Amino acid sequence: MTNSCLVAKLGKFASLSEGDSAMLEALERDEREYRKDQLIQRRGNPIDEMFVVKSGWLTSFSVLDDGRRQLLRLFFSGDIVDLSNVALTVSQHDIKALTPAVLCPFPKSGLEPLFHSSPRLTALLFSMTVRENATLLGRIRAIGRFNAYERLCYLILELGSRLRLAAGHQYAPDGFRIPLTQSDIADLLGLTNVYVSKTMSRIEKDGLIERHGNRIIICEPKRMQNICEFEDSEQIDTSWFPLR
Amino acid sequence: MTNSCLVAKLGKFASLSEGDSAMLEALERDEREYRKDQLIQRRGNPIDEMFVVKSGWLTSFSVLDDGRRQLLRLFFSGDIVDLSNVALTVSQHDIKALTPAVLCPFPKSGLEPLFHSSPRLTALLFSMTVRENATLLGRIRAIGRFNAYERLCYLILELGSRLRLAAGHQYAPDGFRIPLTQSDIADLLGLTNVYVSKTMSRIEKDGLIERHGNRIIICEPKRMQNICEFEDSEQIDTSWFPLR
DNA sequence: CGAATGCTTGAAGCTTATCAAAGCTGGTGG
DNA sequence: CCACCAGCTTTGATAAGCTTCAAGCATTCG
Repeated sequence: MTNSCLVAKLGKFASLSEGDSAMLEALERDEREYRKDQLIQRRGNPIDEMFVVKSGWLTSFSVLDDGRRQLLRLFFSGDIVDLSNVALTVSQHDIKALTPAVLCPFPKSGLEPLFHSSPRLTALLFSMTVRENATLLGRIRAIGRFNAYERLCYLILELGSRLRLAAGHQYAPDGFRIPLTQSDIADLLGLTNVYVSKTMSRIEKDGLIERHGNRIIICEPKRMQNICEFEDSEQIDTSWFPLR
Repeated sequence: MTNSCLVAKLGKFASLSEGDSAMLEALERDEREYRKDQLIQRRGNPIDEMFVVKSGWLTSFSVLDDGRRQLLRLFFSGDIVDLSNVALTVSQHDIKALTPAVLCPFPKSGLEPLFHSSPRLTALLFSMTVRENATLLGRIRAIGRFNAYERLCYLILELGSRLRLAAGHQYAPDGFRIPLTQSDIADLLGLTNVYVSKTMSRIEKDGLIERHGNRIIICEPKRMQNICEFEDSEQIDTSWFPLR
């Protein structure tokens, strides 16, 4: 049994050899702790390291000159922050901790051995990236064409799905905790905190969810899935992967 | 000199060996022609092949039950359609030709030799994917937090940038042609065709662009870049790439 | 206990959507 | 070569959804 978050996550999608696991574990050799709200990466700074998330929630976001803010993505256990940076020399956006977090920093060159000696693991990493890509397309659809009610349903289902996957496909009867303020949610979905509040109340009144603090229970997953045409696609196609 | 669109595009970002070029060329062995508006892939269908775009414009899009539509991405020369599908067994969205197009189909397994025998080329392909990802994040920011005026400026600059890259970094004094209707543009940006029309007129009246049919000339790139905080990041970081 | 932060609720205003009709343009056939 | 047609664009009027502003309430934390 490993305590590597990457192995835990990637292992859900494809079998990993001893060597593959060892390479992933190497990326998590160091640990660094961050407190809530601590800035992890600043826009415009050179990118010299990336991170594996061991615990906690992070977000990358972009702030416009006049203060408008857009949250771009959420990272948690087993995610690599920010793999998008692998192609860049300078960070495009800010990243901060939404909760206390433990990260494992590694240099960009840490990926080189992986690309060099395990085509199969590389294909897996590639597929994960492409899959995140599909998640972003879903968000574009939601922000571009959904009203506030639909967007919130979508976000709740998406987070529920990701958290269930991280927790090993279990449905949690007591729901899940979302460490986001309503302003954060607004900035994720292109809304305002005020309207998020009003719309969440409506969703709750309609019996789709229950709220207890920032813990959410999804009461009517089917109805919610219909509302925002949400489909859970958790598996990836490994059929074309190199054998090793 | 090759006539491979992939080699032409990828070669702009990193040097390619003979072998690498040959592998890319192999993906373009077959050609298939599509007429304008022809459907190339249908949502829900199994994914058995992907395509290199030789010429023409394509779009992937999602249609909701009530007819609302969101264009997700545009593909043109040298792009792989739809690399996002590599991780999936079933297509998540529809893809169609916006203009007459020539595509080179190849099976998903066509990627296997590439992953197997060229870590360097794989790293490049990975970086391209991650870079597209950054483009999507830019669109999320635009749709989530920009008003219609800003969104349109953003789209025009983004297309200008991509087309200049495809054309070898040349500024075209006579602008560029965008084979999109205003309804298409609206569906890309989360607006309506009517409002796109009104806002485009305003952008033109303000002297930022000139329009001649669907050809656009960017008159004041600097001012437009300020309006939507657009930054052109065309290069990728190859410093960590495996040597071969 | 007080201060800070976040949530809720209400009222007014603005951006964008919707509906409708007229103008334009490019392609086709006579 | 002109006339027509279909699809696209433009323009105007009205309406909806969301934002902004503002005040009160709840919860947490030192």
